[in-house]
Amino acid sequence: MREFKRKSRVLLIDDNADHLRGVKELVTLESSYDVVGATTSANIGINLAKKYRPDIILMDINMPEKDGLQAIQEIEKLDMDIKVIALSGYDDSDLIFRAMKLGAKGYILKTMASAQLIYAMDEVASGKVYLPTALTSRFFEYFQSSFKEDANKSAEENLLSYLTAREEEVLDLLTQGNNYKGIAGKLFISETTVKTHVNNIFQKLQVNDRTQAVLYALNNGFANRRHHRAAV
Amino acid sequence: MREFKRKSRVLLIDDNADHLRGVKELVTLESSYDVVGATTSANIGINLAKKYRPDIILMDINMPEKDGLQAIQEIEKLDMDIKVIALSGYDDSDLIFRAMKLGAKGYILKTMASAQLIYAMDEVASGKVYLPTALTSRFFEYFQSSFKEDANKSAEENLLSYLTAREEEVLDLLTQGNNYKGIAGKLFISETTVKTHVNNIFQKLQVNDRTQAVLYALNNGFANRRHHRAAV
DNA sequence: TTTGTCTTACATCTTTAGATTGAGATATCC
DNA sequence: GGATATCTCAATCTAAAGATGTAAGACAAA
Repeated sequence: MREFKRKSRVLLIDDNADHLRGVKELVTLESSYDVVGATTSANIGINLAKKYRPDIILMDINMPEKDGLQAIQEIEKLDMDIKVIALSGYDDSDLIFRAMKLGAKGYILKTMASAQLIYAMDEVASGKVYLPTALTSRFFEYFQSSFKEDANKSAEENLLSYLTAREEEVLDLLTQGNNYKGIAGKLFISETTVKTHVNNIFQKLQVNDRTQAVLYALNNGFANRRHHRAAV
Repeated sequence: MREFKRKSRVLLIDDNADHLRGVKELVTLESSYDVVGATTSANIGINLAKKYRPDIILMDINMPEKDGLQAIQEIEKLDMDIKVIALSGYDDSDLIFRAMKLGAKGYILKTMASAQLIYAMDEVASGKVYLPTALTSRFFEYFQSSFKEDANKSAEENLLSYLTAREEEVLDLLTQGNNYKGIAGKLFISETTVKTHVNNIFQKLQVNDRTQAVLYALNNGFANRRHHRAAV
């Protein structure tokens, strides 16, 4: 089965020449991967990526010359469907979070067994995202803590909870940049009625104008309270 | 080893009585878990949680009466260190994302093997976050796509890049809810000058009023561009 | 039935916001 | 030196937003 599959083209970027050599040997031994480039420079790596269009990049993100995270971002911007796997010596949750946020498809510790690196590459090559279990936990630790403030605000202190259903609808339209006329048209009510609702919203949210109301809504999880939306 | 460990107390919430019974039997068979409660009502479940302080809650999030996600949020608000594992029939990435965002420590599909449920409980009981590999991929799919717009927008299409330094300062103050007078006072310039800047901002961002300008700024990574901030 | 909340609506008035035009002072680039 | 861009300020005008008070109909709960 695997023989019929096209080999995945891999580019290696690691400022540590020794480690770079080691990984290169390791990957070269795998029949399903071709190493199309290996460099100790992030900048050169980005250029090689443009030139050779690899399927996967193994990127050390702890480099002095150029921040590896920045390199990931630049590669993602190319929009060439290159899957970046971050290599790092640290299991720092902030680093993991930022790498994944920038679009990395995997994050592997240098101390991990080489078999795990290959496994990660297999997973990523097949279109999945791969994080070792331990790092997934780390990631969520950070991810959830960054939302905790929002979620933990009790109903009493979240002024949004005082809004009526209709007021929420109006506020929702406000957070989409509508003026009175636009809201009136969308809700099929008169403009003066909208003014009434908006004024009530101001009172309840303790703000002075629509911009502040919108900001309050966005900063206090209004999107979650209502239907869907990206909300990140 | 496992004998010496205190049993984990588990609360089950699932509006489907049959499934609830099945899970209860399954968990009861495990020597390391005690089922301290089982109910088909989310509201009753929340009260049971307050009363019995379980270590883990298995929560069905597809319930008609009360939204399971909302229930998770309420339990998290209790701040009682209860680990919630979401049970769902769907591997919808939006659902997974929202559940994890609200603080769920795991997400299991009802169709998954019972062994996997127990494994997830073991992991979560030991303080980890557990997501089956397939769902982790789903999660990151959603997670990364929600950041893609921000990161991938090239400078040319991001209208924010056309703003001058001063205009960015003004916009920054706009995104804090200031009116003309407030901005003028903070920048030590006249109100009319602020009006000029604001009007130029409107032109460049192609919007009609300050609320739309603020929304454009927030939706296009303006915070990142300036001083960082949580940004999640 | 009464009480209360919500939704709708209008009038009136004051204050901001926004559009437009013009212009002087600096700094930079070529 | 001249073109260009930025930052500053002003006057003027129109449109929109916001504050305040009043009130009627619907509906649910007490």
